[in-house]
Amino acid sequence: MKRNSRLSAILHVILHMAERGKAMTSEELALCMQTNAVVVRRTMAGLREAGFVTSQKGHGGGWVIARDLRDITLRDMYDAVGAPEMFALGNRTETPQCLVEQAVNQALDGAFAEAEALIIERLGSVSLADLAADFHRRFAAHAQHGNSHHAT
Amino acid sequence: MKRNSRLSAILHVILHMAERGKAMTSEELALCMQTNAVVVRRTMAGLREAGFVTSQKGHGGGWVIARDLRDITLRDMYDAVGAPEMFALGNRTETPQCLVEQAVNQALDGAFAEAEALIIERLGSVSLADLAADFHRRFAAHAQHGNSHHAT
DNA sequence: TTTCATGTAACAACGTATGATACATGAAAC
DNA sequence: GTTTCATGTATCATACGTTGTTACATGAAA
Repeated sequence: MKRNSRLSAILHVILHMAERGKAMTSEELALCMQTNAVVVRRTMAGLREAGFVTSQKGHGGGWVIARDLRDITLRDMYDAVGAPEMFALGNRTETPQCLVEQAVNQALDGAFAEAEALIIERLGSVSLADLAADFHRRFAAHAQHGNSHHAT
Repeated sequence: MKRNSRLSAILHVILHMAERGKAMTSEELALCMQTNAVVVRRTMAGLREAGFVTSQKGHGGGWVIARDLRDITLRDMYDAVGAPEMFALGNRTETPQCLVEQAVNQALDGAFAEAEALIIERLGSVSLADLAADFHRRFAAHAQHGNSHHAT
């Protein structure tokens, strides 16, 4: 099944923006992500509406982070990209007449709901600042081994 | 995203088979599931290979459950349908060069892996007999309210 | 007024799940 | 033995969501 990678993509993008520290254009971000500028704008739209980033048209324009990274959690990002359906597995029929299927759905829904709550909770407990710190650790370790590129 | 409903479907089917108590043809099962007999055979193939059901060609043939329902868990069924990918969310790149993306992937993978383990554990703790019992409770409650059909 | 950048609609490409058709194989009934 | 019923399986059709691309409008700075 084709998996939705917007959350992954947007986290990647916003951390790059944080490293850069000044406005970045959709074109630049698209280059980071090996994708298209329009795709970047489309995905970033949610973050802009939620107030996590701002965008500016014209010369010197582009995208800027509007909040402290410590105040943005992965859950915020998940919500900002539209809180897409988390599971690839689903019920055959959502509101079945069949009592057999009702029993099946309840059993599966229970398991999935619990797991979703767990994920949401975990995403809520990690801030972008935490992720950035993790990256800096990796970068330091990487540099020690003689390799210094961290682009894309 | 289009969700994979094979686990849901196969549970529905096998509980109907348990209720019936004798061989059921793919055609009959397809009717229960409002789908096609070929789809039923395709999905049941995994269960047959795993030894949970047997199939017989010719007159009086069809599908029969080969084990005690108490000895089959929902996890067995999940594995038997090929243990399909559970999550609709995924990483943009699975083994990225970019250190930023490595940090992102690890954060997301951790959350998802934990949730997947939780689901697997829950599926393993529920047997088909449990599901059947749940259905019987529903059926009894339903019958009390004057409605007696439970088909499909 | 030109250039740069976002905003957005519309369409194409691709992958996966599911449905449908066709035909081969095997087992029971007659 | 031939007919009928049923599975086994390959192949194609359909539907749908994600992602990529093109085109054009809008707004801001040079």
